[in-house]
Amino acid sequence: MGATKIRNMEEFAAVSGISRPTVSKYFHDPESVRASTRQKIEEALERYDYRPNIFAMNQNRKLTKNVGVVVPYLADPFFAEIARNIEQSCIDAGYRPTLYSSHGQPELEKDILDSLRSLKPAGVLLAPLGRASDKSAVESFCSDVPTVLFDSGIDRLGLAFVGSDNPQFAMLIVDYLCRTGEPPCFLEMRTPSNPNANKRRQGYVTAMERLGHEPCIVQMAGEGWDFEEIGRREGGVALDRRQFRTNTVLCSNDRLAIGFLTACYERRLRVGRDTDCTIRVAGQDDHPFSRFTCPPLTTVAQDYDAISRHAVKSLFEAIEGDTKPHETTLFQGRLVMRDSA
Amino acid sequence: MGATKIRNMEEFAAVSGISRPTVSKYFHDPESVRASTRQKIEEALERYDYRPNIFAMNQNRKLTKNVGVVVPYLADPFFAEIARNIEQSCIDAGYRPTLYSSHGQPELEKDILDSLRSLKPAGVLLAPLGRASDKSAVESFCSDVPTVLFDSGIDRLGLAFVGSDNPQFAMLIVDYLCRTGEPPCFLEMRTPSNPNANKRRQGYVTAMERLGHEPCIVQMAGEGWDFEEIGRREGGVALDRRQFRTNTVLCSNDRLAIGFLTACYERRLRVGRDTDCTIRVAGQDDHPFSRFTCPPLTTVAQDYDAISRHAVKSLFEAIEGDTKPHETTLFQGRLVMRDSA
DNA sequence: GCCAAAACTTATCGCGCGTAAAACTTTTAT
DNA sequence: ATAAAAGTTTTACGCGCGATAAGTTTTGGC
Repeated sequence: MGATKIRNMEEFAAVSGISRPTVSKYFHDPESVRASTRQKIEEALERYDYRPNIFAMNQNRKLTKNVGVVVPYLADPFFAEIARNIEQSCIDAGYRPTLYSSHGQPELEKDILDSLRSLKPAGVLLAPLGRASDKSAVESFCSDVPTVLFDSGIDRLGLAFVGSDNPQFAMLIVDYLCRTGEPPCFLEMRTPSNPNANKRRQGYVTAMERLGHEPCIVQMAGEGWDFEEIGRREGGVALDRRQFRTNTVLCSNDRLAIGFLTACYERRLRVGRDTDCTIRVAGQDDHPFSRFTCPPLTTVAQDYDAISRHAVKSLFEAIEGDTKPHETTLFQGRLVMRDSA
Repeated sequence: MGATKIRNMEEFAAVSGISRPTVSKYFHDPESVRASTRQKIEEALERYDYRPNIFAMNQNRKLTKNVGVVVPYLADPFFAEIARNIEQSCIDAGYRPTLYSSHGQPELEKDILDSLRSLKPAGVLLAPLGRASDKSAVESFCSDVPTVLFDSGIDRLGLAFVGSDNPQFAMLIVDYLCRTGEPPCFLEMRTPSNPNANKRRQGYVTAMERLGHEPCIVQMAGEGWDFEEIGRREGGVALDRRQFRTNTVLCSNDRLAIGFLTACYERRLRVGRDTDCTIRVAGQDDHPFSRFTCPPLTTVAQDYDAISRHAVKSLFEAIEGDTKPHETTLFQGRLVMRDSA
């Protein structure tokens, strides 16, 4: 490392023997300068650990390399996992992702979008809160900043939407459950925060009717994002009231199922497919912890990888290329058979 | 909203009838200007939704209002939860937190610290990877940027360290387990990524010896942050090899315990305190999901709230006030009795 | 070797705001 | 009432880099 500290691009240009505009060009795109020039700069870069001032850069650039990633609830490992994938894809594409969580609070989501605006991001990947989102705030944000929605879509907002084919999820597992035992009842929250829940219910109803069974939907009270606790407490209430007409319960998502399993345990109900079991429970999502419940949860896996990859791809295509019409991409679920059903 | 769009502070100062330097001062600290002036500015602020350019601000400020929050593994809800608390405390204190996860990768941790440096943060709250961290990188970062370490400390790096009194955790639950049944064996990873594990082992040994029992430590193979899977697979191996001398297993942390519970389930071992149970299992952390395992996990609760609050407090005191000597603050664990032990 | 294209240099401006000094005005204390 | 203190305005400069125009050098194809 050189003795003298480099304070700005001017000084760095001097020690590397290249003019400042060319150095600037190099940092904008290393391939845009001659090989011999590039080598000189990179040699100097090793001797003096100079890095351009990020604030000065972004002040004048029309397009920063910032990308915002917003998820509704980071304490849910599902979103943590998907955020991880997205972050990595952004870095690989040469962007600087910044992660935000709305923590289930609509006001916070609005604040995040607001502060995101002032970061002049090249684009944003947004998984909205859903029903609770301030729709007009999201709408105006989308019209200002290139935004791809994922997980849960709002109308046809943004450049694109990437998510799961939720009706297919429910239909897939209803088919399986009916094939292997009694038809399932459907357990969900009465006022789900996520619009995907509605599509899953519809998928359930469709599949049941197609198979000639009467749908049985059990709705639980409770608000917010403490799904496990709601599943445990209100699912337990439903058990006590004998609201399930069959011995099989399909939960709207894995987190509810995890709580419901606890409710079953508290009532000493054996869950599973074995003959000594009294109830079967299934979920939807393939939550990272579902593998480790007791019994391990049978569920429908979201394609985390495909969703995050495609969301990032859509965003960058829209940023770098021409504007395409709004496109919705839904990925199929994959049945994951474990012991709970 | 006014008809004309405000492009910069100059224009905003004009429409509010205040000079630009005073407006600048207002945004730096609203209390620093006269009440009548403040009112004028805030009136204008409502008519025209002007916000200072964040890049231009940070370019010249010696101290930005940015705060970096770095956790080792965000897919672990424990860290997601603590990050949430910390973020909120930072916002309340008027700072802009930015969340980063090292995703268990030392190189990524280093990259994050690197890019954090160029953000000129006022301070950083860092939960290092631990054993895997590039110690010299963390050290040089701490000497450049005001940094408070939390969760796991490295030597006496940074302004302060805030965490849990890990030996006390183990001693607390060993006491409880011995009082209510057979003395526990200790289940841990052979090469834990987190240095807290060692302190917990030591606490276990101390407590066992003090109570006149011979410690029994079972170490599992496996690397990385997939604790549940390691607990399930390698814990299962230990069960098959009958490595546990008693019917009670204390896991080094809840995530291992969650996996170990699955291993028990797979072997049809009933876990709990009842007479028909063959094994007791306990964890440490009070992981958000421990309430919902089957059986619910008996554990020692980390004081999330106190840790995050105190870490933030330490950082801001150090930033805003005088420099104090390095201070280590450890919070006590709280016994959470559930059904697993 | 010639010549045009490509790459580079030099020079200069602008971005939006922080900051400082000096002169001025308002508030507070005596 | 008067002095002192505190707050405000004016003026001016600087931060580090993006961007551009005009002039110079290098490159590569013939």
